[in-house]
Amino acid sequence: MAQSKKKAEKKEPKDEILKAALKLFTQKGYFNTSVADIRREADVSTGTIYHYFKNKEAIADALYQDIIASLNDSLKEIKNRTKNSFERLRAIVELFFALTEDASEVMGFIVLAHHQEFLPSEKPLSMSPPFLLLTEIMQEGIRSGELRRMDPVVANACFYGTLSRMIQLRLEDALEKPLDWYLLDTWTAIWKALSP
Amino acid sequence: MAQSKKKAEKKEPKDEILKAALKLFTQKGYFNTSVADIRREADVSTGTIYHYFKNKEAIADALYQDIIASLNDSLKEIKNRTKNSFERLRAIVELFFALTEDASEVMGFIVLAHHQEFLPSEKPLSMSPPFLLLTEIMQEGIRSGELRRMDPVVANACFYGTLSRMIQLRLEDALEKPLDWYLLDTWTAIWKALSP
DNA sequence: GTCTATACGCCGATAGAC
DNA sequence: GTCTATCGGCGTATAGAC
Repeated sequence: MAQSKKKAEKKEPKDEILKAALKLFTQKGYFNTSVADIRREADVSTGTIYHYFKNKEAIADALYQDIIASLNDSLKEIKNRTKNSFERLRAIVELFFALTEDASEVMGFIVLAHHQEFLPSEKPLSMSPPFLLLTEIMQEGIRSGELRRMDPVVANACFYGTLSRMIQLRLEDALEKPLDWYLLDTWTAIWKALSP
Repeated sequence: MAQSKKKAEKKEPKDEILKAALKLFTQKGYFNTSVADIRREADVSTGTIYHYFKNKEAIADALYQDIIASLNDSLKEIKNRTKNSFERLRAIVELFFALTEDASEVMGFIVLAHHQEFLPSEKPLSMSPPFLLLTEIMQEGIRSGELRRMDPVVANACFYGTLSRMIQLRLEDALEKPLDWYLLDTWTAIWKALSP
């Protein structure tokens, strides 16, 4: 969409690098991945990597910002599309489960990685825009009475904790079935915890 | 208890090393901690470290095994002391919250770290004895009808996901109050999700 | 058992040709 | 913009005296 140029046929090295890095960071972790690994996986040279990125950390940072921004867009879209907490939270569970199946590397990078260990200047994930938006959604639900009166932090932990734990188990290959097989049970548990 | 010897006055270097490593691993992460850092924090020499441990990974492994074993003992004690799922699960929440406040480094190492990244031969945490015991406790509860009929994996994710998320927020210093301030709300949410 | 000194490989990053 | 060649440094681990 944004690479336009003329014929938009050529693979952008920058994207190849990001794709390779995401795959390796999620599979082996940031510190177990060398720049040489990325170089090999992306099929570019060391020089090309350092032409597009200042250093290894900058690659991880670009990935992180991209994913956070895209997640934020999706949550905003959900918020506009739906009209109450039940629909919103349910749609978020569905989104996260679908992303885990269809873009497991993206979810692994967001849900499993400890960004603060390799992006020291980054705020915790719980302070990022999409997670603040989630908090906002839940607070609205509590105010309107659609959700139980409870501490918003606990509501958040209950929702995102359950959700991310299921995702983690799936990514660790500890589930017998794909995630959508557990969707109903997961949603029921979350909703019983949060509804009045 | 176990160092006896004669007067049990001397600090064991091995314990000092483990203590220092635990602190640093939790604070900065395994990969951001060098053996020189551990050496400095424990106030011993490089030679002493390699006298007691084969390599850096072995230090992390010793910590992991110790903590897993101790956690397993605590869960077994809880299982013996209590007589139903309500009491058991509630006691586990209290245990984890108390440990987070009183031994934050231990909990940080268990809840936050990705052991598979630096202990490649280790099974996932969800396959370790204490977590299998937790699964067993929940399955018993489901069989006896004390917990809702639901997929045990989801029950587990709901319980441990919520719990560990609260702990994570506390360790990230994202909570305004200590954990026991949230105990009632947390437990209520978990129990509503799991009870019939 | 504990220490100091040091070997050495790996990896992030740069230089500079094309 | 992309490449190859290479450097400097850090960090793990060892050697060997005491």
